[in-house]
Amino acid sequence: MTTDSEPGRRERNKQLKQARIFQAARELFDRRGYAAATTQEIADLADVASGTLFRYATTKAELLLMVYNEEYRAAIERGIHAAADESGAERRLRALLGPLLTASRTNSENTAVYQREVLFGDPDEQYRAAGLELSRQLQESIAAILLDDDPRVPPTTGSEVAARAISDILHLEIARSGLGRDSSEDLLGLVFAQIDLVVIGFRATLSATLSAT
Amino acid sequence: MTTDSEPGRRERNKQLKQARIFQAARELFDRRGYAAATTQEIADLADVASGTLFRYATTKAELLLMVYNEEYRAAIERGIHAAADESGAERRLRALLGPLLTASRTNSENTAVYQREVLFGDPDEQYRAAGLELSRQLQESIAAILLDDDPRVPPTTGSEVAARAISDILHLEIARSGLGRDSSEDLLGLVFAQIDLVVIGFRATLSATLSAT
DNA sequence: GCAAATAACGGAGTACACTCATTAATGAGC
DNA sequence: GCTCATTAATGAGTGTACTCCGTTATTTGC
Repeated sequence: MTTDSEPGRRERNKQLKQARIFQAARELFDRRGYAAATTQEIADLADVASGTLFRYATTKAELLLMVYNEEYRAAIERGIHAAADESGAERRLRALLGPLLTASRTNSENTAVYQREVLFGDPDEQYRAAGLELSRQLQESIAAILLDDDPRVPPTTGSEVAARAISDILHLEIARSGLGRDSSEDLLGLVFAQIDLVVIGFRATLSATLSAT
Repeated sequence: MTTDSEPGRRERNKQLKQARIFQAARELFDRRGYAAATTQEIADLADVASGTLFRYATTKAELLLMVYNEEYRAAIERGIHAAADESGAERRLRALLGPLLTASRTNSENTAVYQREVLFGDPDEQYRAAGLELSRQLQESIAAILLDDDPRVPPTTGSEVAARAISDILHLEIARSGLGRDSSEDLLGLVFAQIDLVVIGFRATLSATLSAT
């Protein structure tokens, strides 16, 4: 009886293993990149059998999502806080997305794979679902900023449409920058040039709708 | 001497094999879907050894791109023609993209894999390069429509930025619809709602730029 | 404490995309 | 037509993600 309601040895062991696997995956993906790191190596480093590894993550891709969800969750949270201190949709969006875009520039290969897997993998797998939830949250924050922007706000005026467009642009441009296409490599400029268009379009649409009633 | 400049037996045999492989890949991808079709089956149906298959397409994904590039090339061509008969950016874009979006609704799994592979695979592989070229062409057509739209046209006014945003939206929304997310399933409506925002944003930006000078 | 039930582990086994050393076919020079 | 160089075809082999089921550890009921 160390302290109160014990989780039981079994549960504790599971959590320890989970932690070891997380660390091992992070380490090897960072050091050698997603493709080069084998699940066997990760299992070895985590000191579990390969079969065990797959009880904690159903797929190699799930391991990557497990690791990077944490990075991105943190980046998005920072962005949400930063956005709260700004005003004007453009400035707030820059504050919101800045941390995420910065985080996306480290370890380009893994960034691209992350996007690929979140977008295209089985959405029922645990960590992929978590990644999608992050994306959904971000999209909501974007929609909120768009609505806030205009004081004449009648809620639900297609802000979700604009937010979705922005989210799509984000996902793909981050992926492309990770893949090393785009000679220029000015991810920030490229992304915001596109986003601003959507924002302006949203505003114009909103004005038109309002003056029509 | 059947007729003029013979291609030689070797070349003819290669083309025959290429054709058999194309057919076999098409057939099996259509019948069983990308994931379920094995390269061995395709090789068998094409009546070549598995090793030979990979001399004609370096990758299983390349086989898919090989097949579907043709579908999409045709759809885009139809779209370009249809757009020529319309006026107004919104109408022309609907005409341009309609055939592509319609084609994307058959065989959803393969559609999603196609998008995944064009976007994320090695751009130096033969058929992927061809797929990217198609996407680039479509993007150009979009940019051209945007510029044409406004008679006060000073060329190169960020129409590429808008076209790129639209292209990103297209790629992702087509992919998502192939993946069967989005309960609604109104691909056309979803896509054009987003595209129209970008178009309006582009116009507004253009007007602002023009009146500033 | 012991037995039975349940959950987690392990690691050999499987499936499948892709490779590579060997063999066969083709065409050029004579 | 024969020889030789070049190119293509072959299929057994390889690497790796993932599975499966017998074994082991933990918990529960008595």
